[in-house]
Amino acid sequence: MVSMEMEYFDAEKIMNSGQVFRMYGNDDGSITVYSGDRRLRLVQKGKQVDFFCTEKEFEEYWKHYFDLDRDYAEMVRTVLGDEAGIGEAKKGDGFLKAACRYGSGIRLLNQDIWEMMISFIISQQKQIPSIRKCIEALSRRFGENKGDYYAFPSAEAIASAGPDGVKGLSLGYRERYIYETAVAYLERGLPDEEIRKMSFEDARKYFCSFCGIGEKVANCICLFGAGFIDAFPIDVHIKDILYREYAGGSIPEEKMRLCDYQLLIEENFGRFAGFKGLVQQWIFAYELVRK
DNA sequence: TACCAGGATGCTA
DNA sequence: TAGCATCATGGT
Repeated sequence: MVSMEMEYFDAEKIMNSGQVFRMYGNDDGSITVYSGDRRLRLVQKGKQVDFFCTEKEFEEYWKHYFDLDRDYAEMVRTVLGDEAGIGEAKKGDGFLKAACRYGSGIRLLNQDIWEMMISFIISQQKQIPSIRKCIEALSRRFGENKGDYYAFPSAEAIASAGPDGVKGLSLGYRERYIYETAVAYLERGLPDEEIRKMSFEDARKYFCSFCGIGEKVANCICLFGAGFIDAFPIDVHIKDILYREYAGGSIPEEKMRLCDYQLLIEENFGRFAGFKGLVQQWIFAYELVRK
């Protein structure tokens, strides 16, 4: 077991932040997280966090997974400021400050990139509980049996089952995307470490070259798997927030285009270059609990 | 019943 | 290049 005292770490909020779909609360208050073919149980009481794994496994995988080497205190301070409240958030931006206070324990996870590709292909036009169910079902069918749980399926397992292999899992029109991406990943998929060394732009282009991955999904993979924490996925919730909190009613909502939302992001969050994606995650998670 | 969900694709003008 | 219809399925 590895025990740590941590500021800016809230396992429950990470679990419910919409970036991870295989993280579950247990009846005893502990939390279990699955990533690729690994599994970890952890217990958090206040700042005290116990990770139930060997020190070797923690150092090799979970420490980076939870992004523990990054200084989150500095990013929170930049937005909230000191105790006098003089932060970089625009004067009057109560929404951002409230979102930051709510989400300051959220970490941007460095998840398995292949798992992120398939998970966020599934995520399109689906609600989060439904995404979880689909990923569970996919893992049960194609994932390696690890005794009392299933690993996330490999590209080989999905591709070798053929185009009809993914039927019957409530995936709908995403079936073709998943199968074709699995086949393409076998042919030209790159190791995670190679992708993490790319520029943000190159990584986005690489992800968008797979069937079923567009700008939004590519940004999610970049942010939640590849460590590009300036990525800013724009989904329906983010559009709602941007229009309601920042557009000032200048344009009717149905006239808003993607470039209008991008402009709002630049105007209101551009000065947080270096961790814009964390700001995105704060406001997204805050919006989820307010609804 | 009608509408919506952490959207992407392919066709049309 | 931009705008639009279409794509399954489950949940509210």
